[in-house]
Amino acid sequence: MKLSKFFYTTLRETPSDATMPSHIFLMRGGYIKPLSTGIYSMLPMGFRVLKKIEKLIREEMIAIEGLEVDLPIVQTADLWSESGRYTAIGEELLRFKDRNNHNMVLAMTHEEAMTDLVRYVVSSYKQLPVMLFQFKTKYRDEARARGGLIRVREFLMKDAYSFHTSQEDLDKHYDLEYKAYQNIFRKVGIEPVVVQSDTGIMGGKVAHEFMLDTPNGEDYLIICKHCGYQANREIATFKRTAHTGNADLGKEKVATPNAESIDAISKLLNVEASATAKCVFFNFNGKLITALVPGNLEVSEIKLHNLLKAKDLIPADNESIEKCGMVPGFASPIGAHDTRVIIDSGLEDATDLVMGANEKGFHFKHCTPKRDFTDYEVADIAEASEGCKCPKCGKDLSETRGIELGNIFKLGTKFSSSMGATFLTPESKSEPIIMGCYGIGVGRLMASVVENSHDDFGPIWPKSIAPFQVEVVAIAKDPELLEVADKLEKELESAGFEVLVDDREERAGVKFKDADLWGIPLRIAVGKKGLANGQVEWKPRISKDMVLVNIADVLSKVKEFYQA
RNA sequence: CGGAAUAUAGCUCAGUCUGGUAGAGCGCUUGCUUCGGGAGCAAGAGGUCGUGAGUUCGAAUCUCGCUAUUCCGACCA
Repeated sequence: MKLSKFFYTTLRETPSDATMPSHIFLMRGGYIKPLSTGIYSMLPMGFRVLKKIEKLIREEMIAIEGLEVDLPIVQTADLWSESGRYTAIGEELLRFKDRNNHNMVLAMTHEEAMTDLVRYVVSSYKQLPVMLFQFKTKYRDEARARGGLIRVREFLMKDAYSFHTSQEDLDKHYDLEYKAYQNIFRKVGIEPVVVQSDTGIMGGKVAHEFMLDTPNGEDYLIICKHCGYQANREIATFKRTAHTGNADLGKEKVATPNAESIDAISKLLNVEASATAKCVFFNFNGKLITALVPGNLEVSEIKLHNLLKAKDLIPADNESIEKCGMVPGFASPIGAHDTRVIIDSGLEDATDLVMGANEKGFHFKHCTPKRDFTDYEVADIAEASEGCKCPKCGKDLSETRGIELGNIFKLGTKFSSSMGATFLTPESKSEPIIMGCYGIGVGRLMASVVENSHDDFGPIWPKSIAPFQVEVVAIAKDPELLEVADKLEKELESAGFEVLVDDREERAGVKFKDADLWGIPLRIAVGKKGLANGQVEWKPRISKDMVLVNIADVLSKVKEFYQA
């Protein structure tokens, strides 16, 4: 491919709205072009990378006996009502009406459509197991798109769904998917951090997320460097050490004017934050939820959400807190009424705590939940953070950030039960199909590779997914140089390599800068000096320096380069 | 959905406070000179200053509404 015939653009300056390296370089290199918030066009350079990633993923899916299909993105509301998600999902699901006034949606994922397809085809255990996958555009009406391709509204996703007759069979396939994912990410140079994750509104029991460990990530991960425990902060657990003091002291009211925060109260009374209890309130189904965690920790809304099986969990207003006998800023369950009290397991055996006296300007000292609380539940509702103790080995946990590259879920029968996707067992018994689902965001992976592999000048694409394999740069418009470049192009292309030839009338500096932005693994520069000796310049994108090689040796060296 | 900011040439931005005929650099076109890491000179093309109202003799500039975009947070199969 001659650059003079290619459709491309490069930007000399960083677009003002780009902050992450992947966003900057994908824009500057002319891979993508924004059309609206979180909606991007792919230029040929970007499309080539995307297709390479797609091919690589497809190979791994086929290797575990996946069958490729293609399902619609425009779907009926009826289909989504069958699973209950038409109402369960919020505004992220884009709804609209067609000309016949039918309620329609743009698919944000394809569990319903896949389940519908499988119930149409499958009736017997003899037809199972089966795994179907596709590469398909999804639309999610994200509240906030960000970071170039990292979080977008419209995006290409590989989504796979497996269907089984037993949990054991699902478990077996799940492991295969797990390994296939490892292969995929390693092939693009990423060593993923695999964490246990929240199953959210997907239902199901077990789920893992494959994350890229990066400071630019939007998810928070809790990892144990000692034993390997890894979980998304949303669901990460940790070992509690309950605060204990003199359990014999009776509770004592003390004046604490203006000390409405944990910080203020611990300073005023000279106690550790962990020796206090933090009260957080939510409205759920018309009732007030009082959540209590050790003062040094935060309430995990996701954990609480899952515990209550809540669709909506709304922070409570002061009025409803007061109605239940508590005073915001000085609140505790002591003396409260008409509220469901949930205390974190870290408080269960705690003694001698400071907490609100439900009277403005006063706290109680020496509180002990087991003695002073009347009606309460104990649960894991505190959010894990840096320095908490590992639930497995008890050592310090660390916190890091990650970008979610892909996830795998054991769905179970959530969709098959609600949608009537059943099969007959050998005993002629009708049972719901057991399902799993497995996703990878293709565009996000493309951006993540850049996050993971770039220098100050541009992306450094792994050989597996680079837009081209070799870039031949003719340094000057000298016809003799162009002729050599053309010859190299033909020679390499006929050997099956993808070659980009920079035949523009540009100065060397411009061509080299652009080459860096395109990040092609191998750059071969044809210059006057080298040519005099029958040589060209050989420079892998990852190395700083170039070496001279004989023109006659180029093909064999390229072959060697791509075999290594 | 809360908080903040921005919107002027293809890109990056100045001009707005203090109202008076639209600016720079880069990019683009043409010519000459250069030619190994984003060259120089010269001549050009290119903008209803996001949008709608208002104030004013006069609005990119002041006022109000709207829209779009970005950042922080909430949300996120």
